[in-house]
Amino acid sequence: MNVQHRRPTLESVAARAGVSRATVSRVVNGLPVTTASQESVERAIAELGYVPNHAARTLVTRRTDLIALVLPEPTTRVFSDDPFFPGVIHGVSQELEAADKQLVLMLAGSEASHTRIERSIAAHHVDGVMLASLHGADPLPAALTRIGIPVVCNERSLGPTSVPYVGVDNVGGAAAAVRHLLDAGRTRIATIAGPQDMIGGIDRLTGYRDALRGSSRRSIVAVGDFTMDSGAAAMRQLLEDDPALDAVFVASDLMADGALQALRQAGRRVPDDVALIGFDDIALAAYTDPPLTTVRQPIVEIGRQMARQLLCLVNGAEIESTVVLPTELVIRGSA
Amino acid sequence: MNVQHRRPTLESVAARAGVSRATVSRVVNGLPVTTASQESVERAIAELGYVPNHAARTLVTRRTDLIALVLPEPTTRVFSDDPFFPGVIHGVSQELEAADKQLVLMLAGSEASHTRIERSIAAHHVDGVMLASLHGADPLPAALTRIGIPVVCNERSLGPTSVPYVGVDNVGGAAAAVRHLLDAGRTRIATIAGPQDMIGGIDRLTGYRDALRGSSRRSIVAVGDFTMDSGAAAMRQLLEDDPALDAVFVASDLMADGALQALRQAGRRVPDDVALIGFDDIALAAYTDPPLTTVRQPIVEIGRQMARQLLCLVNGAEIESTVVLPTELVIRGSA
DNA sequence: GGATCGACTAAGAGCGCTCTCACCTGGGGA
DNA sequence: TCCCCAGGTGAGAGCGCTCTTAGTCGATCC
Repeated sequence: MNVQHRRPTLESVAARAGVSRATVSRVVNGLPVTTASQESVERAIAELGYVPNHAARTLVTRRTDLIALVLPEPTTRVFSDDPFFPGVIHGVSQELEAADKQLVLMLAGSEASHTRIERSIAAHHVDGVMLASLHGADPLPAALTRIGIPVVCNERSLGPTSVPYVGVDNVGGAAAAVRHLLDAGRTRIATIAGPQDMIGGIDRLTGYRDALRGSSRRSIVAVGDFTMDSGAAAMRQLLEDDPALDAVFVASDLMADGALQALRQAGRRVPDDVALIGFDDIALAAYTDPPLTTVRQPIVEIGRQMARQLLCLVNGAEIESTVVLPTELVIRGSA
Repeated sequence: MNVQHRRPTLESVAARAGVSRATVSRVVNGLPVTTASQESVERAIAELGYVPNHAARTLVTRRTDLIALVLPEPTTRVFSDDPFFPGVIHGVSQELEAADKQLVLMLAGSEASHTRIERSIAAHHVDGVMLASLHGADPLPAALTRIGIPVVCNERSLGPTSVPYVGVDNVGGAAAAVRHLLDAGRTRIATIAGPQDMIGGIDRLTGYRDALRGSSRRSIVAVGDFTMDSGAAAMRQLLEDDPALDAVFVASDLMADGALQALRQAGRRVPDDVALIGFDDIALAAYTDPPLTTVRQPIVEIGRQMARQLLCLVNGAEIESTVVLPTELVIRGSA
């Protein structure tokens, strides 16, 4: 297919430089050689435009310098509006670039792609795997660990196997948000929770309940799936359940934006009638009307940390298998 | 590093099945063998859990089954809010999955990463490359073509080298939007153009001018960079330049959303005082207040088409080197 | 019944690299 | 002067696969 089918090889560089293959290999890999060899090899490399063949190197070293990021969500959802995944990709990409690794993106929506991913990884195709946003007790981390490949997740696994992970303080963040509402004198504080088969959904609800437990307030809960539409629907449900509510903690900014619209349609003013706090601090949060008070989680940093942890594992280093990043309440106009 | 350092090879499968390596290879690659061989090989493969080594295969076939998607934007912008890139990735990923190829994502912000990408591609690391969202006369497509690797861009190149591309009807879409404003009786129609070193920015401005040329209206132009903030700033500028304007065509939805906010702050009602039309039809467009009338471009389809074209090239097939996808005016509340 | 044909299979030569190990050569100590 | 010790080098053996070239065997044809 390629026009230039035959690229120069180590052999041809060696011939041109008048040294052996091994010496060229040493130069390429930065091992010590005499200055004379060094120079003639470098000249030959430049003249021939030599670039090492990656497959040949991989075959013997068993390193591919490829790192996979697996997003096991239905792809439509991964890439609709939610800037979570782009953010993670961004962070991951920064770290991998620094380590001179390539990023292989695997979107695993269907069963078939699950199988495909397992096969591809078993074929020694990548050196390590990051798994983001697992649902329920996904069998993938266990399967990959069994194959013997380094794995790092975002958030702890819901399954029986424990896998190193990078998480955020969901419970603490949610609790801080609810305390903020309590401190402001709100009395009927509802929540729109995230999906209960994901750590983010579960833990933020836990944080909400924890914070409420100390007070005399009862909990009012609706559940969404992190999308804007589900947030609007959940908000309408809450208004029906308890028309007198005066605050809502929403487990994601996208859902909070949906809730904001539902509140507006219902004629409630934010924050006067109902205070609203989101979670994530996506870019959109600063541009809603009113701007959204929210719990910031360091999305890009999650990606960076995952990559960093994984690179350690790939290099055979030990890591503390749990990293939990802090969350922070960002106060804007909505509460 | 790996726990299971030695995975079964073709050799061991052959030994177990009592046939030669070549026969196993045939079974693995779906070539005809006798039923007896077929069965014993398949049993051996299952028992050993054999998976072909990718590097070894690549070394001889010179195919990696890896396709790169290069996004040569500063990464911060690529992955801030703009759902264009996630959409393209989504489309690309669908097609590649169907063709059993893996996607390598390369974010090329800096000069250094440009070099890194060229090297990696020269090392026969990937079978083909998709380039999205090039700025100005980027040297990358020419460089890759010189290496002899199949390349497909989104939108035509601004440089001297012509590369196969998948574009959209920017001119037609923009013109349709402006005609819609003219038909509604708007008289002072401004535009917020995109960056003038990108096809999307250039062609949408051309479409605006084309549509206006027929009428007696003069053009009123501000330029943004496709971000929300730049849209707001450009809108303020326009209001200063011509306080009497009654319509704006904005070259991206994100900028249009920014413009919407600037108009609100300036006390103009949309669409009563000022009609507004965006471009892209991102998910957000349906949720602004009022919902945004916009020109839809099929973002996911761009990704799919790029992938499909590239796969043809990789397989040595000829393609028509230009695909232009239609755009469509979506009328909502803002105009 | 022997030659011919077709359909499979076995063996072997690489693909381009790394890595081990033996070898060389020059410098310093005895 | 001789020997020993390094650091540096070269030859060769793979890594696991594909693909070409022979070769085998059973079935068909005259």
